[in-house]
Amino acid sequence: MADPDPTPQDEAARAGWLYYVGGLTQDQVATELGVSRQRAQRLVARAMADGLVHVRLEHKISACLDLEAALAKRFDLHLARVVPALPEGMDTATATAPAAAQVLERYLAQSDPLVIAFGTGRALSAMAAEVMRTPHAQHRIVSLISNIAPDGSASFYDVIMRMADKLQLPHYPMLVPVITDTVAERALFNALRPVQAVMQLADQADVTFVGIGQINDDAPLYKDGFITRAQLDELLAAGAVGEIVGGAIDAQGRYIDTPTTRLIGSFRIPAGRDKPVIGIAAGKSKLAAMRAALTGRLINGLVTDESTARALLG
Amino acid sequence: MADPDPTPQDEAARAGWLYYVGGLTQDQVATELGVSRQRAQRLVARAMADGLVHVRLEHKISACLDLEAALAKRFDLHLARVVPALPEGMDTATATAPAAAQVLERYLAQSDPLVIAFGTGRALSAMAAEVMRTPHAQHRIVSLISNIAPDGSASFYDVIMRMADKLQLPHYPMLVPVITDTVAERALFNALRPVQAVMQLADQADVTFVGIGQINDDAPLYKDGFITRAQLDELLAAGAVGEIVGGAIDAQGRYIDTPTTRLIGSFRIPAGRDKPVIGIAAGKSKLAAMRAALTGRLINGLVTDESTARALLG
DNA sequence: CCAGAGTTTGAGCAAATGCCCAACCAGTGA
DNA sequence: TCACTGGTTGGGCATTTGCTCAAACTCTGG
Repeated sequence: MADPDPTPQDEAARAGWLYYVGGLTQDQVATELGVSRQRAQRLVARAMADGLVHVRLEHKISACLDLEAALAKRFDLHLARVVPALPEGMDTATATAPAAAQVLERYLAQSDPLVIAFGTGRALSAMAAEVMRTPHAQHRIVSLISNIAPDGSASFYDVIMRMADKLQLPHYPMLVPVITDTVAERALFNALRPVQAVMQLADQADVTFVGIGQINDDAPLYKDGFITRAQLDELLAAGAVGEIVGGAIDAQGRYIDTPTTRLIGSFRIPAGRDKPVIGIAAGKSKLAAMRAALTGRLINGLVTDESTARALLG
Repeated sequence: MADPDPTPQDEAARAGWLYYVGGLTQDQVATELGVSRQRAQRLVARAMADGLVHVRLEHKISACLDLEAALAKRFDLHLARVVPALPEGMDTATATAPAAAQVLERYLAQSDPLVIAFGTGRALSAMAAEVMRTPHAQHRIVSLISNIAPDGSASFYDVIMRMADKLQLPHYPMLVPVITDTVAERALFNALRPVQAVMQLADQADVTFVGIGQINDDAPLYKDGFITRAQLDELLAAGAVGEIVGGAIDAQGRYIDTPTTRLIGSFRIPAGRDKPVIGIAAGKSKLAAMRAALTGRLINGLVTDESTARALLG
């Protein structure tokens, strides 16, 4: 019974197994593993924190189903997914994450190799955490936008790396910084061979997952230090209400063009794509941006929550 | 906020969502839903009991991985899956179920249509409960053995119906009773057109899932009233140690032939099949039967638990 | 309108859980 | 060797959860 050296994660997994699958109490888990009750509790908590444990709900609440149908019809979407709302002010990313992960997994399960493109942001990051193994085909995953700020620092949400790590797939990170200092510098990056390869791959992606950013005082682009206050103001003045993988859009979902937008180094998603482009976003603050992205047909699939769905329709 | 008529199951799902995905306490769930704490607790419990909530572990414990490799090598298996053992005497079916469901889901995700065959029993039944809906291709599912006792009553574990119901797939139940009264009666059944269709389908199944039954005083076949004490004794006397979809086998995994076995109305799985035949079983009492099935090459895939795996290898 | 069976409800309570804190332990640098 | 820092351990306690039980409620048949 005495394993020589069960790694800490192994122990956590075992504790989590006994607790969640076996339905033992933490006391029983402790006895079984020969550790104290507290340690068992910590192992179980750790299994959860490390993302070893995944919880999903099977049943679709009819109210949500109705909203999905309504969204799909209203905005002519390939796919609409609505999850029950968490109480006001709760983290919306964790709410959408399991549903988004499920959508992604459906593509991952496809047997012919796909190119799958990802944006960044909290929603995508949460999705990455929720995705489960799929030992299948050789898909390729490509990033539409880097997470490198102009000062060279990286923001947290490195979606593509987390994803590649988890799924063991060949991946193509975006090399161009989110925003460069001059147009010339950006052109320099774009001329690079590997950058062109990534852009080309992004262009032919079989399915694309993006977050949707609001452009206002809480704009992620600004909060995370990618653009300055002045640049934010410039975008606002030009009528920007939202942003998709860095591309600022107005209320009609048209890309806007200002000195700042010309410095952005991400792949620009074309309007009205045939292939699925799935937006993952929820929350009051993102409403205007989401409406814009939907009307501009920049996305043709949506994962959101109940209250956001209602607001979009009402 | 006030939905007109949320079905009871909707409410349960919503409560489960808030509790498990949202991480709220039952008190908060109660407030959110506008019900008493007790009702919230009951809804959450119900969501679990109704199988709406699915919990899975991502991490593979290295000890189990080692056992999988060893099993695959020793018995030349296509697939071996070993889950951590639950403490002595705990229900083994619930332990293997999530892993088995995951294996099945992998096949379900395949895009070209498959024929999937199922046996019966507690292990398969538990697996059925754990499977999550995969909205994909038009597979067909076929039953290898009915659950009808000679007196016309059905045992609980109606795997194929549960599965078909859950996955919305066309299904082909086995019509022949598990055991008939006379050989002539059995022949009568087998001559029926639909029966022959089912048998043929079973024969060409792309993947087969079966439980493994022990033949001893606790034999499921006997316990569930399919065979009499006299018939059990007859099988034992003929050297039976186990049974796969009703077919009694000796310690070497060869089908045995007695008056009783000639009355059995199930599909007989041939030895040494190429296509995957996955056995799902665990527990001390099943050891001899499992060893027999493995050595006789009646199965070429196995889902079991840690202690059983160790015992099989040791 | 009422009696009765079966179900649902909420109060109360015991068990289980999460978390804080002080004690302890291992490794490091003086 | 010793003091110190960072991390781990288990005791104790507040919160949360599961469960029992009696009361209330609903549905049915007289």
